[in-house]
Amino acid sequence: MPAIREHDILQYNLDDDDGMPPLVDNPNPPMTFTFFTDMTPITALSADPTIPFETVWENPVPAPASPPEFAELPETQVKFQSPADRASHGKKRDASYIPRPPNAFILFRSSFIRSQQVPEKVEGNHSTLSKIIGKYWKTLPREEREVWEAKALFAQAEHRKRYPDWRFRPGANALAKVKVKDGPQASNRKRTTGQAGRKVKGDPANKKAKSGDERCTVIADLLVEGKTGMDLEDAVRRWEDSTGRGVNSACKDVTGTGKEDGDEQREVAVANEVETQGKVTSTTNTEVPAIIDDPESIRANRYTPPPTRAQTPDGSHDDRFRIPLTAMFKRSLSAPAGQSSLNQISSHHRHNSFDSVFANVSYDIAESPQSACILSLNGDQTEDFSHAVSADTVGCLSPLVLPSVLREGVPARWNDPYNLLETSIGLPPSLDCPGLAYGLHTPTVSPVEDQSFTGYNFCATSADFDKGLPPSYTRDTQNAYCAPKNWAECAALQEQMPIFINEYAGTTNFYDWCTPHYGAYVDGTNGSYHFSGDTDQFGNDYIRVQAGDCLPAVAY
DNA sequence: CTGAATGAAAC
DNA sequence: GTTTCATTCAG
Repeated sequence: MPAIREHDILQYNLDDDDGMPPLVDNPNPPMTFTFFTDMTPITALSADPTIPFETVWENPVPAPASPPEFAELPETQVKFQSPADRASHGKKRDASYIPRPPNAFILFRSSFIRSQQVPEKVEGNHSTLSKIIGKYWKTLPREEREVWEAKALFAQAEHRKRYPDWRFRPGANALAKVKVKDGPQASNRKRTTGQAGRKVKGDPANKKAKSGDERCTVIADLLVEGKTGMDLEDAVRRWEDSTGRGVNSACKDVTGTGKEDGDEQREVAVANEVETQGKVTSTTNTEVPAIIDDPESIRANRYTPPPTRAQTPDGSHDDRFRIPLTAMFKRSLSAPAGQSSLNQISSHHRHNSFDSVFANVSYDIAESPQSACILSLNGDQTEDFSHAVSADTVGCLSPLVLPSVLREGVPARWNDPYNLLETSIGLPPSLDCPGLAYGLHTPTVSPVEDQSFTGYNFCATSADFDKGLPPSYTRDTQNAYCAPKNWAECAALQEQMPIFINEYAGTTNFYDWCTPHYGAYVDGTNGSYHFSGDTDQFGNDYIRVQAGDCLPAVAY
């Protein structure tokens, strides 16, 4: 039975301002996405039972001043820490305490902090950094933000797999809560609450905070412009000089200058202008590493915002984030998945390891043929997604992100949207979670330039990806890049797996999807994930999907 | 322990 | 609608 029909595909509304390239009719050359079966695992689950959760989520980032030799980049990792691990910082937790899975912003923040985009000299206070990161977060292009949401979904899935019985119990887990009972003071503790407690722009009572907010906004805007490290430091310094701000006035409470938000962009512009002027003189400064001014190096190592990237929003709603990816997969994390009530499109049994993470995956296409199966992330067209796919079941899905064309030679960045998963530590061979394969790409080939290329390989680990292509890599080298362990095997068990097609920096928005059964398929024999532009090896028709679509893959 | 951010989930 | 808690660590 078809899992996907062409008419089900929802088209992107390109009227948005997300900077996505215009859709064109199948500009891609045929390509094949291949999974290898003997892969390096993507997730590290500690074999030590005393460690509740230890997962590497992402790849970090080279310090701004790091040389562009990926093989030399430090292997930094963001991971869930056991309570013991963070005994030195933060709250003391019982050894058995199970922390919540991080949300997208928390993951982003962690990565941001780790990447050291903002030098300590610019801002070392984490509260202030949170402000800056929050502002920067709001400027993230939808595609990029979706990646972090996908990571959060992954974290949820992992968390759920590891702690199937865990349940979020506000106030019940923290040891600190015990003290609350003793004194009313703690319970009366003033705090910002939910939406209501957050700062409201224009509120006179927040005037002071607002003025302190200015520097954060400036820094965030500079980050949006791509400035990091020394560049950022210099730009901030110039801004401070040009505006009379004291060093490290930060976003903390400072004596306001009375400037309104409208002045901020101007001030940033001033800072940039000053910087530009300064650069002229700095060319003779031997202190400045040449690499800093090398456009190629900059492109390679730093985030380069899209041309349309906006500065920090002024608070008015931004429709880029109308429909978060997480909404598509929303479900109760803590409650064990119950019996699916939905219309099953298949009677496939689900009894293997897939269940642990993707329990009760089903798609309600029988009753919502027009909207099910393929969900556009475009807000205008996903209003009824809640009944297109069961909200009760989609939360345990793991999106497989299919990257689009990547420019040859462009290395991973700290916030590379493609670089969804990263691990440099070995996975127990017992890892049997095939669905947790976020598609990663090999950055070495360009199908645009090489029409004959058919080897976009998905790799389960980006450890190598982080460092560039392994020396031994060839398209057919299974040991270099491979699919998640047992991916093909599990797929062969006729499981369904959702495919989320992400598009970020590619030159095209279209993928042609071979669907022998109106679903993506996996060749259980060799683990190949077929993805070609014309017709598949069986002569089946293909359907067209596009970035942002989410569809189930039906393995057979 | 608190602050800061955003967001998920529970009240 | 409100509250807690995920991350992080200086203060």
